[in-house]
Amino acid sequence: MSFDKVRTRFAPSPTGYMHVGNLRTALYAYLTAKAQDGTFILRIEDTDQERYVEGAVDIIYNTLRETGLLWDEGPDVGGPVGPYVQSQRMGMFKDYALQLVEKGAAYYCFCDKDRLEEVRAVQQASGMAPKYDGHCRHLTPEEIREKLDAGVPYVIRQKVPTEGTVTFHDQIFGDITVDCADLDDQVLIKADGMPTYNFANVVDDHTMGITHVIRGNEYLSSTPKYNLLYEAFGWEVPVYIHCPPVMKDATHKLSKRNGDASYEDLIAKGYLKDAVLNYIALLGWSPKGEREIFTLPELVREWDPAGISKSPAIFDGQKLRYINGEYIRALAPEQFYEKALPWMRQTVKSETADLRALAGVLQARCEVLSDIPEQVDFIDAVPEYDLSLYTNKKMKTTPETSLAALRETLPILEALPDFTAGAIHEALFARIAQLEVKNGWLLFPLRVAVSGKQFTPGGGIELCAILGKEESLRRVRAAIQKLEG
RNA sequence: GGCCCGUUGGUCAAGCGGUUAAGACACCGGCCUCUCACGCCGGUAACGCGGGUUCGAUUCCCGCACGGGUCACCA
Repeated sequence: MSFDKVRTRFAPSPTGYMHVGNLRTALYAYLTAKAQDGTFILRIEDTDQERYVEGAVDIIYNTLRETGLLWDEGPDVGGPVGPYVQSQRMGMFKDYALQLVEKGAAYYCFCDKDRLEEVRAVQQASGMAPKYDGHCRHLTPEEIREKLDAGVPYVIRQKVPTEGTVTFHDQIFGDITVDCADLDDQVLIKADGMPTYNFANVVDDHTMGITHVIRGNEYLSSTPKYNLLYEAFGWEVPVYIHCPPVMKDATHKLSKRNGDASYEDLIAKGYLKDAVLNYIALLGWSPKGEREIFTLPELVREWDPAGISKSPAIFDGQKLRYINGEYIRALAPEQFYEKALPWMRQTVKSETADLRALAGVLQARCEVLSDIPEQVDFIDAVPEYDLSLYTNKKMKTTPETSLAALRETLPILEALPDFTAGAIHEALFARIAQLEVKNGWLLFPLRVAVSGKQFTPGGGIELCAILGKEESLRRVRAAIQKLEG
């Protein structure tokens, strides 16, 4: 099968949640394909039954779908080079391994685990790097035949040249050369006949026509062995793009063990999917210009793998918050209202409060939706507060002036037939002009009176409109009483 | 320990031999304003260390230090 378009794949193991680092790898693979009008492929690498986690495949599907990283070929949608689930591809690997044996690039190994452990122990004791000692490299065809016929368990190992070097090119790290002597004769086919990950990966990538391999740089050190395999088969080596890891701090990779690094957690915490995607795109990659806010299609247009950095990037929750805030503010009011509603409802049970208006004052004041509940916790009832809240130096208010101000305000509010923010504003500001006082002299006490707080989303006027006439008047009267002591 | 990779402000990062070393987040100050926030304006803050190469190194080379990765019949 040959293709002329760029083909990339995301090949996760269904072993649990999708953390931000995984998602980023998927994003980069997607972008690398789409930037060149190529094909993005999803392959599930589920050959490790030990670590298999129920439901993990669905998490992968859902996350990719939600974020818009739609795959062109994959387990569910099929494609020309299926199957796309590794466990369903098991038949072919041994034949490929046998081809390598014929070419002299691999060999049967009959060593048992005891012997291997022994060899390793000796090597480590003498300070050497643990490595297969090549015991079975030079078995004669007769010896091999004999053991095979006798049913001795065996594996197939890669025959790495004993001398010379291997050089491969990575788009980010450049040329990397290692001594063959440092490479182990890794197992290709296990005793149970199944391929090891390293072998399956190479064969799968080739048979699926993958042109660009995007993966974490923990694979950098096994890439020379992959290269040798490609060369032995006579296959074209793909373009390698190894991405540095996403870190939790300077010395630890991101793990969703403790913290909120998984995509699902972030969404549950009130982050917007587009914001998360935008942020992780920037984590370890920088666009050409100075713009930072991009939609997925815009990222596709901007994408250049050359912008991927070589060094690890620490996940910065503050920056994510900022970007999320940008996305929240860019939402149409109605969209924001819909997203904010469940969060407002966590603390607001009131049926009379104007939640659309509340959302209106909230939109510029929350960076993450989870900021909302505690910001609106005074809507249902005024919390206990101290009279000292009425003292504000800048507003030139004290409990005494506040009492006077509220006495001014109450009748005006009572007389208003139309209790909208605009009408309240007009009436109150007219009075402020007559009184020749600072806006805050009249308005600050009103806010405290209806909210029991000094800092609120929106001003006193807006809060009154949100609470409604009846509730506002009740609160103002209660405040007057409280101030009268 | 061997091998591989990395190292610019607190964080993300631009830079690719000559720059006043961008920009963003965070932080600080100011403006706006009935508070807070948004917005706008301004500010503090960085090339890990030591040798070379060069007229000139953040940029190239070599050491060192620190950090990471990898050394499985796991993926």
